[in-house]
Amino acid sequence: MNQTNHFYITTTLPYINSEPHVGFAMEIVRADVVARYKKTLGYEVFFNTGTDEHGQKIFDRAQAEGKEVQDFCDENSAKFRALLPVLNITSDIHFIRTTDEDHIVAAQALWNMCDENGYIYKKTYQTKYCVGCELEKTESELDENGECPIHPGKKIELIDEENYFFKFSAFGEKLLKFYTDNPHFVQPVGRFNEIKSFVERGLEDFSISRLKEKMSWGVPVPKDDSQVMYVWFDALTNYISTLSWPKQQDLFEQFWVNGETVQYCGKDNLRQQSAMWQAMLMACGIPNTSQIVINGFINSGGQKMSKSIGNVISPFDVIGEYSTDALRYYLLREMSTFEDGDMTMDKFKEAYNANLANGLGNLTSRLLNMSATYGIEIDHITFQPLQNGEIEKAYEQFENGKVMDIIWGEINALDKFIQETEPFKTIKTNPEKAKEDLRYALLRLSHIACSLAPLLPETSEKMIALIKANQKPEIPLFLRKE
RNA sequence: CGCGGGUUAGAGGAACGGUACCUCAUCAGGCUCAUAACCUGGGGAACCCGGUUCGACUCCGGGACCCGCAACCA
Repeated sequence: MNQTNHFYITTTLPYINSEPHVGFAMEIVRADVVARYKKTLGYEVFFNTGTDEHGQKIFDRAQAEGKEVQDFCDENSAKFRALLPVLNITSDIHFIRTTDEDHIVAAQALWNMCDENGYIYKKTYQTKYCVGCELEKTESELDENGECPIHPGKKIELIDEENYFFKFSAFGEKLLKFYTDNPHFVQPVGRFNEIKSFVERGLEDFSISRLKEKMSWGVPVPKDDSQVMYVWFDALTNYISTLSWPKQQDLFEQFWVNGETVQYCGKDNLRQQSAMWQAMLMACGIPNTSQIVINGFINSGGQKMSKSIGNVISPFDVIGEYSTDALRYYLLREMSTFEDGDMTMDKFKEAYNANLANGLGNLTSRLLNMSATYGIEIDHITFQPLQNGEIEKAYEQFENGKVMDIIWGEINALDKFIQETEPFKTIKTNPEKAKEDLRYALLRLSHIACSLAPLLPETSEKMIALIKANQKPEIPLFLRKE
């Protein structure tokens, strides 16, 4: 299938300006499933995540809290890092911070390469400045009249500023050709069409630096003390600096150049990942990413999660009330793979009770209870996952939800099998038949347990241990919540 | 005419040019191994108007409504 057995996968790096979001939890859990699955196929896997820590917002927040910026970053980065074990993310994940010394060196190296190849230049342009807020505004922060929504009626001033720009406009044709040559580059196809039409409409060069006097907390621009990097060359470079590029070449060669590379991100990152970053790589002659997977957003009660509405769901809270695997289950199966999903605690409870407590948990209890009581032998169990080509296909397309649908189909089928063969009855009339049926049912349960390993690792382990010990769970796997 | 997505039982989601599927809820029956769980069966649905077609929820055109994006929102 693949010439190499090296597989690289990364999430985007969340900006540590706010608390860890359940949307990021979804992104990293889904990437984790892919990483774990690829490992079971025998791939050497490099899994990356981390935190994006530069920029004016961080600097301002640190000042407001009366902290040294670096201390502020250390604290907040740690909050994101703390999420990883809580979500049971595979422990050999690499965690990069954009304030790491090696990363800063890498960002500057990438900048220099683009510069040497003639894709960086300096120009004066006009920024929009609201006198009322005493802040620069982006286009999207202004209302339909081009005015600041907080200070309507006040004119927006245009201020000249000289910054460095990246010649994005030089890459339109190259990107379009790349998209044509790689028809599965962006998943899902709807997002791929979106980015194609964006590039077709024509690209504008984007600014990649800021005056240091206005934004001090950033990576210094090489050979120019008056400027620091704006987000792009800083944050996006992490995808290769995490491989010790350019300091050491071995990991980079194995995984980025000769391996298969996948970047997971939310739909807000479509342009950055699939166009801007790809153009930057092209500008340096570095191979492009193999595939970009775009997740939808998680709304709550039909609205975007926001502090002002008060519908924000914290991944830490959900796990505290339920469990890691309960949250993983919901993010993987109940959230649409590529479209926006909706999450409320009511929906969560409903899905939990129906599929984890009643479905998987109850099946495990009823079957192992009989098995333990009647003393069924388990020598025939080899602990293999379900043999189903559909599962493989779904994984290849990053459709974790479909994988789970297939597994849950098997759970239903097994409940039905028990109902129809009634071993709890035949044990009295035809014990051999009952035992044979139970042996078969246990084998099927073991397939379910093994297939769950990349998705719900803890549950999978528990189930396997229980089957091996031929023991009923003392505490239900997923206690029903009222 | 900036770009894109959506509208399917009470709720949330699928699929498909030919009997519309699943989950939750609901009603009836069964079972008693299991966490009041599990199994069987029932009722209940395509935003509107045109077109193509033997046949349209599906394809095409128009309209209505909702939702994103518009260059660091996760």
